[in-house]
Amino acid sequence: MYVACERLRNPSLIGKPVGVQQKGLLATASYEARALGVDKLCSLREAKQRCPSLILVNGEDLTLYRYYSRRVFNLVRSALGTSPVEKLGMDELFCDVTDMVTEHLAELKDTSPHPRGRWFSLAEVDRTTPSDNKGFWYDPSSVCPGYIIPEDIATAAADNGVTPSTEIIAASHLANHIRHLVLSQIGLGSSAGIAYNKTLAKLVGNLHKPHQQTTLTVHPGATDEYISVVRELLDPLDARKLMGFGSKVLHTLRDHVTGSVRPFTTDLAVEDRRSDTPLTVGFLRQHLTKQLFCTLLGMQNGQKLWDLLDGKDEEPVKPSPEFPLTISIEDSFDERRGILDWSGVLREIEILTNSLLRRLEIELVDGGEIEGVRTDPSPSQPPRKWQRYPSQIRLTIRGGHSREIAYNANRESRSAALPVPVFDLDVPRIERSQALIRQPLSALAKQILDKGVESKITEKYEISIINIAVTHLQITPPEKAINAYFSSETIIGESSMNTSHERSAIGVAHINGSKRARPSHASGLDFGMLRELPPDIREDVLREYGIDASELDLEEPPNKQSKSNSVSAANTGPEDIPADSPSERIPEITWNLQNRTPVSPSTSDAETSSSTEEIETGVTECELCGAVIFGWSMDAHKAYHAGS
DNA sequence: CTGGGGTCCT
DNA sequence: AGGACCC
Repeated sequence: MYVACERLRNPSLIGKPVGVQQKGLLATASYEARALGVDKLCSLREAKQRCPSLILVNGEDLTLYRYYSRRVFNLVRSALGTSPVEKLGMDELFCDVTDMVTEHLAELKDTSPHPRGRWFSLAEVDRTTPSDNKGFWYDPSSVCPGYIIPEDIATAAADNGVTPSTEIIAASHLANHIRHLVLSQIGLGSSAGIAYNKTLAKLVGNLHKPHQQTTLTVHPGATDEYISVVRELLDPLDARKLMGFGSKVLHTLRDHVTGSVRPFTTDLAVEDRRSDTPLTVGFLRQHLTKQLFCTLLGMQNGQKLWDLLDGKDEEPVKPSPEFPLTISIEDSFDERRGILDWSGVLREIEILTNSLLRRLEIELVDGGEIEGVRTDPSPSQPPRKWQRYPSQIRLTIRGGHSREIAYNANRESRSAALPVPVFDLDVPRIERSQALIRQPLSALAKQILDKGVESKITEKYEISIINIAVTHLQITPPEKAINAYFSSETIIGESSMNTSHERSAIGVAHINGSKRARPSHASGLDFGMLRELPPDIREDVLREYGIDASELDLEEPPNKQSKSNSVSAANTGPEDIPADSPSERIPEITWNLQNRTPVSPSTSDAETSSSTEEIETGVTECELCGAVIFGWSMDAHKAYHAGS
């Protein structure tokens, strides 16, 4: 999916071996790359070794993928009406289409044959009148689009005793239509699995991968036939293919099998355990018991996992909410980047916090909408309004880079209430980030680090991951009102963020305490700060004060500041303007929905283009604020961020 | 040179 | 707060 998204942004990547890189890992690879021997999730070094022609795209910023993920989610949800749609990660959806299929089949009885085939209505009302944008035609004689399990059902349905479920056949046509919809409307291909429960649907969907769909046609109502078909399908598979059989469960089972079963049997399958062969579903079902599962894996979980071995899965499709429950952002550090002193820790936390706040504005603030995807509003739109208010903030730090550390071990987290002033969009994002560091993030970091997650090396902390999350997203605003930044109150000095005055504290700190503060306008506006505002916010502010932007000299000062004047150097780039950050150009991609050709500022090759640009112009982007800065002034720019 | 995210359960 | 699972 990542590669597909990158290809929409840069069509020259189509047809080539492309890998998406996240730090030293190849997060995913195009099918062309896989054909050349590149595995997903292999190290970058290995990938380049195996496939020197591999084109790498950096995928550490997930903005583009989130954008398409949400578009697909919204499109499918809107096509399926009231049917539950559940997101799993960025690129998978579960859809419970039971109701739609049932209603469709009920209608068929009063429908006479039609030359165009059969009409499947997606409309909530008036399901019998064909209308091309509320349903689709399909050919009922094709049985099922794509692959079918059991394989011989299409040719031998009459005499092999296996009868395809009519519901499943209809669902298969529906899935095919949805896939066409996603392809034609958004430009993303997809695979699908159609079955009677989530586990089996997911499983068969993975059998035929690029752009195919696979249907398990048997109905659990036909018990004997269902059991035999499902067992034939599942038994040879690695149990890890079943949702819920993760690494811990399999390790527990393997320990038990090798420890207690091996001595008592010469079973070949058991010998296989010793040589690291996957535990198969059939082996577990035949040699272990439900009781044992419950003992080893817990009552509830053991029962559920045991049932999965027979393809039994009652888990409902849980509709994913419009807004996620948590939003987090993280960065990882290798041994070179990850040895930090206290101020280094704070610097990294500030970078992450600023990115997080930017994300919150993109994802939680109501602006214009493009196909249901929230975007930053245009300046002429009404004031931006938060759609969700996170109430907690959590800092997680993983220390150490030593090889022995288990996958997720050595992580510690602390959380605190999220101060209300963070929602004040009139305050520059960087100010709100810094306020969050002062309270409560630096205290949380101290709690974690002082406890010793780090291996202290001469006042340095060894850190491999920092994650900052906001949680408990609520629909109702926090109790305390959010006043405008440009309040007529004048409060000077430190103030707690927990009183009703505190939101002023951020603004006051800026007006009175910032090195950047310039002489104020009679209206109380600070033009130094005004220049740093995103254009849309700036427009709002000016309108609020009845000032015509043309009266103001908001042009950037000459880009030649010394370090001692780093403040102005910080203004050389449009630090808070999302559109200048390559990762946030998404809303600018325009679509020709007729022929699905993305129109975007693409060059012949994304990778060479970006690196070439950097070499030729000497321009880099500030990690913290997105400002585009000449290399020679980056030090001054960073000093600006570092300064309080 | 082993991402950057998420959900649910305990 | 941590740990399992998922992508």
